[in-house]
Amino acid sequence: MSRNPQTVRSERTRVALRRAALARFQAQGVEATSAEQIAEDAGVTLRTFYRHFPSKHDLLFADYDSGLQWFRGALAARPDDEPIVESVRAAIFAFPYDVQPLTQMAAFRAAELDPDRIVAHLRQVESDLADAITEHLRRRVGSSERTLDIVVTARCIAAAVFGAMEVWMLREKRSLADLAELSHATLTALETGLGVDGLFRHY
Amino acid sequence: MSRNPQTVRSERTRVALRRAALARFQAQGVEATSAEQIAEDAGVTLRTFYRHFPSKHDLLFADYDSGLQWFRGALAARPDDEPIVESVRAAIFAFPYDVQPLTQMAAFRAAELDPDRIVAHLRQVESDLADAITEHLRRRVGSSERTLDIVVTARCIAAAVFGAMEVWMLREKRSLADLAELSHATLTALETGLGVDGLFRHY
DNA sequence: TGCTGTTTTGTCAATATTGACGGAACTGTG
DNA sequence: CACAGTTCCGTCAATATTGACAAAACAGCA
Repeated sequence: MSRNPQTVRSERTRVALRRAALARFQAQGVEATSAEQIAEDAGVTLRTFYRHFPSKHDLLFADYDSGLQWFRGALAARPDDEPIVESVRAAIFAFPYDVQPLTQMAAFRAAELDPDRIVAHLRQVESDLADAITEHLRRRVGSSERTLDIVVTARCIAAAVFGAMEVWMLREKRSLADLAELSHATLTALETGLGVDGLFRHY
Repeated sequence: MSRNPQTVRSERTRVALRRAALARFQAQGVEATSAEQIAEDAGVTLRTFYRHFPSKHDLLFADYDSGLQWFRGALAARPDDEPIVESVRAAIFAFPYDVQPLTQMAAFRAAELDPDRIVAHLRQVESDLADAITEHLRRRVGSSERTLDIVVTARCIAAAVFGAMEVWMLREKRSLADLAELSHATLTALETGLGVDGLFRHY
């Protein structure tokens, strides 16, 4: 009885599927590629395809998830006594935007994708980010449960980061440096305190 | 040329579909009901069904959307010089939980539904809420665009409300009054100022 | 009423997804 | 190697969704 058996084979087909899919996507576009083609290219059945990925489009977003993994690690590496906002900021600035396939795959095929799908996925990533922060805080304070203040704090931080992303997405010229800058600004607004001389002063 | 023609017929089938669906769902459960059955009961084709609702499950969540409509109206009715957090709080407390089919339909069939589906929808509602608040603020300040501080402010408020909901959902005993109380608390935390003597003091 | 442009449906045919069941491959052991 | 337990995969058969195209219903107008 081993806790993680046969993950070898499974992982192999997962990789095969991903590779096959990206090749097709690149060559003939996402919508023009059928799930069946991907499965065949990878040498498995259609059903097996769906055993590894919840949907055809999830293959596109798989890269985002690896980014999230990276983020969790980055957070964990920060000192425990550092203010949480500072930890998040540091992680965001250290993010390997150019290495992570995140930017590439997602961006260059984005135009072809249904905007709703993209937005929905961004929501999911934001949610996962909030979750990662929540867990990080929970671990740091040694609490066994997700308390109200931890949850809300984490969500606000995620909201700040993705609020920056929303504004960034609406711009014509978008550089990754700008995105980091915007995040920096919104996180600072949080630190400064929304109610005192921060954002809420205006509303 | 009228801006909203023939919406009469369309609305009629939409209602028929909704009615048929809810009846089936109630009687035999959501998963055991096929989209085709609903369409037939409503006297239309399967294709027409999907012209009115993006998916079978959206029929369950349609009620949530009407709740959002209500919220928008409630926000608009608040005085323009009232602090935004206060406006939101007031709207939340005034929400007709018992009247809106929100609570009923969603809650009692929730157990049968895929949790992921529910979570995804809650994310969507949170996003829509943030959007509603953003638009409200934008109108109030007369800005033509969604500025960084408006967007982030709105998102944080939504985050506070849904953070409260997350914690509420994890409890065994859940009363609507408790939910309102939790929201009240998290909104106050925002007002107090995260960075000064609010949540961030602890992290 | 008859004409015309628009909106809503029906029809047909691909795909996309998912549940159920049985066989194959893999791991740890004796 | 044979055996037992587990995990992964193939097969089959429903559904769920979506795109393309044409007919039907409806609104405004001569």
